[in-house]
Amino acid sequence: MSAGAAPHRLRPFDRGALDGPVDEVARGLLNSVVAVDDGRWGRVVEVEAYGGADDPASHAHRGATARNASMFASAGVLYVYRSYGLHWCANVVVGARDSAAAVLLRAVEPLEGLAAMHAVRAAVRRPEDLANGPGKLCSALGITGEDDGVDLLAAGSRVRLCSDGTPPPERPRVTARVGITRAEERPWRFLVPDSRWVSRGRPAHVA
DNA sequence: CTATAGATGCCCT
DNA sequence: GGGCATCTATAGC
Repeated sequence: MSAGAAPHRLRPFDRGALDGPVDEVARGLLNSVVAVDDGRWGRVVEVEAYGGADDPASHAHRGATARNASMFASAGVLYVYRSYGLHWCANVVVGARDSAAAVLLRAVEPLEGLAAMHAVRAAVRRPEDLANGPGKLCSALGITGEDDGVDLLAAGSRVRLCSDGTPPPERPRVTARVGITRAEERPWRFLVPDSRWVSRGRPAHVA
């Protein structure tokens, strides 16, 4: 397939569906499609909601910094940050400008460009392990800090948020968020039920 | 299969 | 200096 043009089966994600309470928007992002301009796409099967100042687990909880600046942009912007000094993680900014809410993309089911994904993740054998975690997702799709701040709904963007017509699941699986130590009680992780492309979730050492 | 250590950059106290 | 919205290799069962 040719690089550059959006595949005609995909249409831009509805910008209006990015407005509203961040947990509800997050549910609606399940089964959407993330498409990179070089032919790599994947279906979103796992997300987490992060609020703004009101969410102690959010990067925006203590206000704007150089790292989280794009969280304060308008809905549809991509927020990419470096995690643990090593990995990139990608979020869709949602809600009103300056509300600083975002939805972390935690796992995708690879749909196109599998060869390129395997090439960049050479140690991976099973395709299920290509993008079943937020850092792996960015690695597989080639999303980096260079993509921070782009408009995911603009036709010319290198990374785009699309729909192929698949609706979100009516009853997503809901759990607590992974890898946080504050506001752990919020049930803000959402998964496509029975998908085998999701992350392994919370580490086993919960104590 | 589970458990653990270590890599590493940026923001906070 | 400590704490992370993580992942991988390695060791053990």
